[in-house]
Amino acid sequence: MVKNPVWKKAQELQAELKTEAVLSEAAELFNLKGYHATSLNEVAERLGFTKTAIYYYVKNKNDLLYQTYIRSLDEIDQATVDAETKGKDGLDKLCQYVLSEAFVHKEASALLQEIEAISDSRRREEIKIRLSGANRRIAGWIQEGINDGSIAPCDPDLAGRFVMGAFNWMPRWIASHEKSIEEVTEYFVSLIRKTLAPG
Amino acid sequence: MVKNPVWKKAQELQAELKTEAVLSEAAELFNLKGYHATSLNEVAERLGFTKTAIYYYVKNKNDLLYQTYIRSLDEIDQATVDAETKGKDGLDKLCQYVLSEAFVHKEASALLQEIEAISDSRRREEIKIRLSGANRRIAGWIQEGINDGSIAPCDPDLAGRFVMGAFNWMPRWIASHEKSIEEVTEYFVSLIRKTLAPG
DNA sequence: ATTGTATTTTAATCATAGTTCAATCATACT
DNA sequence: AGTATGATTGAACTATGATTAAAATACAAT
Repeated sequence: MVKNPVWKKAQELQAELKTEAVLSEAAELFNLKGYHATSLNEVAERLGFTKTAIYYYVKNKNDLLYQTYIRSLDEIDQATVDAETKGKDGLDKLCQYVLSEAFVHKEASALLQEIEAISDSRRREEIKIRLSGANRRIAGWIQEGINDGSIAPCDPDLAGRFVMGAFNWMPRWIASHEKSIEEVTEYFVSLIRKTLAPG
Repeated sequence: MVKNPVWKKAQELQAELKTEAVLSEAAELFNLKGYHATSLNEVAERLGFTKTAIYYYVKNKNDLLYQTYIRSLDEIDQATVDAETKGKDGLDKLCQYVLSEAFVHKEASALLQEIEAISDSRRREEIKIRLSGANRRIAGWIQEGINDGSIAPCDPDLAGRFVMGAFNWMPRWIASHEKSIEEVTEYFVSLIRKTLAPG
């Protein structure tokens, strides 16, 4: 029994870090090969232990998927707050957001590509709602940019999907590309600016 | 035994059409849910028969994936030829290509997203090579556009990936969107023109 | 009507990977 | 040293879905 509260905290922290590692590793593999194509064996192997150990940190594989999505959405929310505070105008907020997101991707957060694979319908809906909220916020910044003159008049929703699509597709090819995520992200942001530039 | 050559042809045509239907249905499901998430049962059900019947038209599930990819690449090649003949300058060729591709997507061709799922390494390499050829051609048109003045100076490879990424991501959200593929495609092409516009 | 080939189905088999559970190992605490 | 709890493993179990083989059906040709 662990009674010393200091030690207890250290242990819990350790456990949290490991849970975090499991989620991160799983997210990376889910992004790369998809949920169904990645086996718990692979995830465990990367972490240096065996698949049954994963069950100590997470209920089951599907729960693992859900947790990675929750983690991503939390990070997206964080990126949103960052963008909202740092960004000067609509365009700036969008670019800030993309940069945060890219950093987040690098840290292996899930791409929310396979929401239908979540077996629990309530959880599935929860994710869908949060994700559509993110899309709405992006469109909102674009609308804001149109109003403040930093972005040319356009369809905010479609323009947002265009721009984010380019980004979301990145993990599919970046691994086998010579350029780094940072370089590509930076370049993509410059293309976004041009795509949305006014007048 | 079928001896009348007219009938024989009709039968073969029928068989080809069914094979085509199997590939098309499979491609659509692979695009929507991914290779591993789609079962042969689902594919068969949509076609109105049972999963074992599929084995009459294709060797196995993995071969089915390969065939859909081959079919897509053939369509991409076709779109390339179209673009090359119809396009006046670099930018125009790229836009023509995208429009053809979009039409192709509508007809449910595979998105070449899960090349690693092809178990035969020779076939996997074959697909990879053809796909990278497609990417090179896209970059080539952009370079051509830079040279002929229809496109602003930029990194042809990255600009191409940006633009195509936006497109490739479409099938992930278009189904639950109010706008039609045609509308969105048209709008996206206008965004491409702006993204690459010179001076 | 009968035959032969094309097509499809039913039932059985096989393979993979997720899940469970009891046993083991590590280690902080007394 | 001994013990309780946390962490991990190995082996067994299970479920799903791909694959195979034999049987059944459809239908053109004679």
